[in-house]
Amino acid sequence: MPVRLETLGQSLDCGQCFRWKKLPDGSWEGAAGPHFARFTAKNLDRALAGGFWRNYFDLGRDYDAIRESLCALDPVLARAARYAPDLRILNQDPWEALCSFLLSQCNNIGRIKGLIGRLCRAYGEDRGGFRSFPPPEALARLSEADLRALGCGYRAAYVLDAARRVSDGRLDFGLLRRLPLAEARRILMRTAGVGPKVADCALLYGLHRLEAFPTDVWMKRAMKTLFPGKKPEDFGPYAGIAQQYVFHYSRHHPGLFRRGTPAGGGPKSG
DNA sequence: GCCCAGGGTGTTT
DNA sequence: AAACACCATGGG
Repeated sequence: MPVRLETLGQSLDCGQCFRWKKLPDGSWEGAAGPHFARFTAKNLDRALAGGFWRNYFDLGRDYDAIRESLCALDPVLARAARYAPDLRILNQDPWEALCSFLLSQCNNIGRIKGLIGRLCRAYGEDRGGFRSFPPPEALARLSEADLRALGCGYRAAYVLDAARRVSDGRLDFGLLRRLPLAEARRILMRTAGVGPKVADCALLYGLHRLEAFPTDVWMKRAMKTLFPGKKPEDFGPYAGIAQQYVFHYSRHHPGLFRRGTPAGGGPKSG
């Protein structure tokens, strides 16, 4: 199935990344790592034909087959998967993913987007008209107060420690890629502020370990309400993709959990 | 003012 | 092992 501009938001606005914005004309503008792009109906096919963006959107993988195999596992999962059939797990930069999800804790998606935007504007590298995500070296030389001034709050110390570990080699993503999932997860969790959820986000979104299953407050509610008695392992080697279908579906159907729409919790973009 | 947000850490039962 | 306080910040 070809990628379409109309459904690009299923991947770019489903909670796995924080730097994309849908413009009034339906195009998408944003960045990943050091790369900037604006996708329009006119340039989308050419932009995704090869190189960086083809890999970013994981276009070499057969999501139709994976989705159908997940649909066969559970009827509720099938409903969530068919709600966003064009959703794909992006190949994000591991440092950007780890840093972003350190900032995500006890925070809402709207604020996370704003915070990361300020972080990029303040400390990203100028790539001609926009700023990249700050490389770990750029944050490693800051003080905690610098990051608190942006609104990071208590997460400032976590980001600073992670930046220093990555830039001096104590945390090596190249190594983590080659280790078994459980071992890579344990190593990630040695960094301050990285618990099970943030580690799973780094593994799924940053290292593309598709069996990793991040469980946040939404997923806890969803598992209890929609999949009673089921565990992440029951979703198989593509549990991470199943998780993303369910997270996205849950955010678009907050009434399923008999709560008022939480502050900033809705899927509205901004 | 109160509750919530893609949590984690440290302490107390 | 589970419950709890605490950690900043801003939107509803």
